[in-house]
Amino acid sequence: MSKSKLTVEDEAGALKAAIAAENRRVTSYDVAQLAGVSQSAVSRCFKPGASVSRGTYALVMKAAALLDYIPNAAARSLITRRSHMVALIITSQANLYYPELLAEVSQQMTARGKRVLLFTLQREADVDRVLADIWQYQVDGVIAAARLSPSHIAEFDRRRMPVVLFNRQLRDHTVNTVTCDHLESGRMLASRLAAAGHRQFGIIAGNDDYSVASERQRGACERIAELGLPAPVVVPGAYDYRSGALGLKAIIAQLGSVPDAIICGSDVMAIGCLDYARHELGLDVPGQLSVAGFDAVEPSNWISYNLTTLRQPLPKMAAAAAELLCARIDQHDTGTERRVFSAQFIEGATARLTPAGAPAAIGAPSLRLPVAIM
Amino acid sequence: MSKSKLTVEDEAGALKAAIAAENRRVTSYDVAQLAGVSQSAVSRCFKPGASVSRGTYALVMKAAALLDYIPNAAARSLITRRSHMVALIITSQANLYYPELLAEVSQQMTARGKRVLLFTLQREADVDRVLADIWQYQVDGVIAAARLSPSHIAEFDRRRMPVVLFNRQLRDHTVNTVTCDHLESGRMLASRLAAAGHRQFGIIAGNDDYSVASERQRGACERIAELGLPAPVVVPGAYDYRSGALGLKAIIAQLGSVPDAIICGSDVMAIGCLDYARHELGLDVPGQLSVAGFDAVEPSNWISYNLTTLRQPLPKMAAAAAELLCARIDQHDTGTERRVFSAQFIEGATARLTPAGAPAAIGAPSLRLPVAIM
DNA sequence: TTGTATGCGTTATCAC
DNA sequence: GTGATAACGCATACAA
Repeated sequence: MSKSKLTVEDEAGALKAAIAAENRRVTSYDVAQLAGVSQSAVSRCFKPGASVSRGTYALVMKAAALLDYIPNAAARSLITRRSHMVALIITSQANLYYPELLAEVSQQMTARGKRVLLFTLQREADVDRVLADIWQYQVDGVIAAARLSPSHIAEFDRRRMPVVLFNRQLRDHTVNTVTCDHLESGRMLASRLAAAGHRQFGIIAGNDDYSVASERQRGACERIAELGLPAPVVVPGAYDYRSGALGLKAIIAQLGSVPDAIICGSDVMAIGCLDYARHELGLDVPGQLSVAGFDAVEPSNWISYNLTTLRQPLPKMAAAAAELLCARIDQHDTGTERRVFSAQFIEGATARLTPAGAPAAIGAPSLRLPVAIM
Repeated sequence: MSKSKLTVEDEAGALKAAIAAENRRVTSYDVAQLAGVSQSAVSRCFKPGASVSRGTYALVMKAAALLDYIPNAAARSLITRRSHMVALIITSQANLYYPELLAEVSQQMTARGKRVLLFTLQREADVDRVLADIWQYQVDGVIAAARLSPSHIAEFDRRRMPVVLFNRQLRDHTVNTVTCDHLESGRMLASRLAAAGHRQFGIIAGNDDYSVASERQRGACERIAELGLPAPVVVPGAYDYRSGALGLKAIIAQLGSVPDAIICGSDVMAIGCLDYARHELGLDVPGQLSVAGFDAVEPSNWISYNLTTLRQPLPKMAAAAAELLCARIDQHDTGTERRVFSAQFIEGATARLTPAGAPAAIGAPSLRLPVAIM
């Protein structure tokens, strides 16, 4: 080691100390100085596909490593007008019942080089407050799993902010949407149950906050009417466990008897309904009552429940949302598109069913499992 | 309406058109021009507590509204060196099992004027990849619900990045942490079960990814040893439903008989264990076997389970994490602190228990519920 | 390939 | 209270 010649490591140490003394961050200028090149050369080294010689690249990267230099995304976004951040608006409730959605979206965005800025809503009405924040933060786009009003959509348009609605519809507006066909799901479930001989339905719907459950209810009611079956008893719910129990109680009170089948707007309500039927009312499910839900949440698959339900292809839907959004952001694709997925029927064991495709058995005596094997 | 005099609205329209034509954003200069003041005046109007006269304030705000002006957070953070963003690192699995955590943290941070930039990990090892992103994005601080190595912590220190560990410990390092006393929880559970006469324990632990479950296991084992009871059979698990069933099977195989009680590292495993015990093995729980978990997740409270478990005060813990982090960010509080919360015992109905505080009944015949009422 | 000069949109400093 | 001017840290057009 010669004393007269400073190594680059020594220089780096001195520079770092100076920077720390000035209480500022390491910038591309510092790296440039240490590497003996210009600031723009440093900038180019951190831009994939820029034209830099191997020599300078090596020099710059060594200097950057010695200084712990990381480019500042805020400064970069100021000039490139891309923050590589995407806002995700989701209700606390939705995250509670579909926690996998968040992870899926996050993974999908990460895979596309974007980060997720999270906005959770206690109530759907809080959306106004978060929008102001979103504009400030210069996100490149928004995935909204919350109800947006037409005026919100207009504001997105006005600010040229790409947006994808997730499981929310907005009639008469051209917005990118990713949904599951909830109307079809409701119809499918009603069809399968009717085919197995169920005649009198009860429906535990949702409240107005969440259009998904009302779509499902509408589909089921439509199909039931088409089949000429008695009008179902419909009661509202709040998507939670308790609503399932209260809903069943209300339906029985209103009907004066136990219906053949209960269709619940969500699995958690179905599970609440199921537990109440079995453990409080002592009903044999599916012997005396069929119960079905939607979503195939994790507990629906547990041995105690083994719920008859329909699964939304959430991973596919999250991927589609990410894809649509990134197409608008990166390729400036201005066309709007609606991607509609179909739910998958999960037979489970809480509803009496005839095999799919079997001749309809409306009015025929339904299959009863022998009590012995229950 | 006079033709000769342009209203401010007309001017605003023309200005907006010009801006759109140049394909640039509305800036504080545009607002200044429209309001007839300087750009600095506009800036001050958007800074709470700055000295601006009522007149200019009104002028500026009107112009800003007409132009849909919103300050650019990226530019602001460049000079203030505050992004008002906080990174939250969480494993997909943790979000799956404790979805409320995310909403709590998000709400707490929002209440403190900060946004959450989300980083989900498929595996704990992915933490290296996200850290590089975090440095780029100039977040003000980090809440990490993932395992950080000592070298990670060193890097946080080096970059002077405030960090709070959530439910993770790091021995011999001075970091802000918020945890639940999992060791104590494990001890408490073992004590209560032992007091009710359970002698032979099985433990379904976790894998090394998640220190929480091993702490719980250690606490339980410690206490069991202290009480002079037979050594428990410990098998690993992966925190999921299936692990509960497989764990019970393995424990019975290893022991050659059914133990008195199973302690599971998480509720989901406890539920898996419970379902397997009741529905596959036909065991009477808690008559023949007691099962207990940790966390008091939502399904643990459902009628079908009514699990004996311990609840972490997640809302309090999230608030504490937010508070600690914001203290370091906003008040430059450099002291490190460990906030340790106690879990709350939930009696449930899957374990035979004597009332808390009753004399220990080790070795005494345990209470058995008559089979008739099961 | 490399360096120079400029601008992104804001806040901060300082005269006035 | 108000306005000029200088940063903040980077990317990019352009000249070399």
